[in-house]
Amino acid sequence: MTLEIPEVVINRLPVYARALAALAMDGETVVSSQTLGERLDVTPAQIRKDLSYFGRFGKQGRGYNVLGLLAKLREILGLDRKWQVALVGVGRLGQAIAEYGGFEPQGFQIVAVFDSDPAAVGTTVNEVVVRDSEELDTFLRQNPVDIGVVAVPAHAAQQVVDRLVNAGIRAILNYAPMMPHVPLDVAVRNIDPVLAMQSMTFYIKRQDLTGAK
Amino acid sequence: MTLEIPEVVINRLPVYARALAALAMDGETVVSSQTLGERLDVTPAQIRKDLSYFGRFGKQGRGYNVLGLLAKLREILGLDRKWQVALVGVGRLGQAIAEYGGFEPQGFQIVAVFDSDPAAVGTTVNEVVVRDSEELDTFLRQNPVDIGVVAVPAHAAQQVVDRLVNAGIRAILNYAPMMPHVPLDVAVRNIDPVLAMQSMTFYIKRQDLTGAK
DNA sequence: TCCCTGTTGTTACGGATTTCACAACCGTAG
DNA sequence: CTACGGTTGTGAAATCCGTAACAACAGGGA
Ligand SMILES: NC(=O)c1ccc[n+]([C@@H]2O[C@H](COP(=O)([O-])OP(=O)(O)OC[C@H]3O[C@@H](n4cnc5c(N)ncnc54)[C@H](O)[C@@H]3O)[C@@H](O)[C@H]2O)c1
Ligand SMILES: NC(=O)c1ccc[n+]([C@@H]2O[C@H](COP(=O)([O-])OP(=O)(O)OC[C@H]3O[C@@H](n4cnc5c(N)ncnc54)[C@H](O)[C@@H]3O)[C@@H](O)[C@H]2O)c1
Repeated sequence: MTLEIPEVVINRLPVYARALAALAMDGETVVSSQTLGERLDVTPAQIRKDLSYFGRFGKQGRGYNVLGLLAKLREILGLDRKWQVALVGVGRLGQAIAEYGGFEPQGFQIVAVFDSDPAAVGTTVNEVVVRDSEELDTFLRQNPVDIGVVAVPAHAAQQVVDRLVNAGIRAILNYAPMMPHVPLDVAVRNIDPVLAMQSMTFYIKRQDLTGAK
Repeated sequence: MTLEIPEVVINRLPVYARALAALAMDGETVVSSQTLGERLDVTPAQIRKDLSYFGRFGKQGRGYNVLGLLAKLREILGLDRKWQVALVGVGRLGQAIAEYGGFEPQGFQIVAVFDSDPAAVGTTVNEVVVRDSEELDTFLRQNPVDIGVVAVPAHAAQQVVDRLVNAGIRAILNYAPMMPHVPLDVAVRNIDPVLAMQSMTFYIKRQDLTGAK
């Protein structure tokens, strides 16, 4: 019944939601797919098509109610509630993540932090006690956590991912430079600035050859 | 002549390259698309098709020479040379980026760092002096920089991007939570953990409804 | 009331990407 | 020197996704 929704579409929804939130801040009450598209470099048709997977949210001749559509998108994405996050690895990056103020306002709460280094265990990052990663399984089985964030060295990442998955977590944000293996029903997103750069070089190398100005 | 190559293909090449480097480290000398695909969760056909855009690198019956293919990919992507990187914004995130040891070994050298805060200007991060972002244009016109990394607050990001672009930079790695506007000939990659999480919630919310064990 | 402007929701089309399937080929063993 | 298991490179088929186009409609003004 629920037509299968392409993952690319799902990935664009949060982008729309963020833009709508910004428009709302600016005091805009309605927006057309045209206007929204210009802001995001997306064609209006794309936006309308994406939204049509979920229902009819606009009004002909006027566009979309900013707050109304935002609420709908948040509902669709499940952003109308809080999500519990566990962070594994409190090295340099892990600390930066724990202290980043961008998650909380969006409903992502880091409720647990783990590390294997005895020197780190027991310390506090952003008001959360660092637990021994041996306790990961026990803790996660007793406390509801929705998303796991992996910030350990690459060689330890698969093991950490496996533990998270075994503990029942079905969404993982991975910062380690490797592609984790997970079951089909577990969502993974990789954050990898090096890969991002390495794909851009192809294009700037190319332009040099093509002989720009 | 050079058949247009899909961007998705380009984005996968660095992943292949990294896996090949890992295989080389393990002492493997040849690898089949099958084996490589298992490691990366990519179908063998996909790998072969991707590579076929650039030439014929394998041997029937054996597979690919690990070092040979790695060298080819690095050449294709332009990773066989060093790239100069400029970082704008040395707040918490900017410092973490400057100190991250993962760029240098891949040939990405942060050669300049900028910030608008007078308190930050003149200080040193990872042995590089922080310059006033007013000097951005002057500096970039005199020193060759290939890639710009944006780590400033969202409200300042478009302005920074514009400056980088005007200074001739054609590749931008953006950490600010917004979608920068750039000319067609400028490559952009956005790093945004919040968006990543916000798309995963759709799937884990869904599973809850479907009623998993 | 009727017409005009603006914008949606949707269907149909076409292009892009992935998958399939197999002929061609390599190296080895007999 | 032939046969065989293994694997590539690649067209053709299948699937996925984005774009175009337009009927339907909302609101406002004459
Ligand atoms: N994607 C990015 O933007 C980005 C940026 C920086 C670093 N990284 C990657 O993130 C990871 C961490 O980087 P870092 O600079 O913080 O490294 P780090 O060495 O400073 O920190 C790693 C932490 O993980 C802990 N750890 C190791 N094995 C563990 C295990 N099995 N269980 C729990 N904790 C464990 C260590 O004790 C340490 O505290 C690395 O893989 C690095 O490549 C990614
Ligand atoms: N993608 C991620 O993983 C991630 C993580 C953390 C933060 N962020 C984002 O990165 C950005 C920086 O985060 P932060 O925590 O470092 O913030 P911050 O406030 O600590 O640092 C921002 C820095 O940018 C400087 N700056 C401001 N305007 C500038 C301008 N016009 N030119 C040059 N420099 C300017 C400020 O002086 C400051 O030093 C924010 O947009 C934040 O949302 C992204």
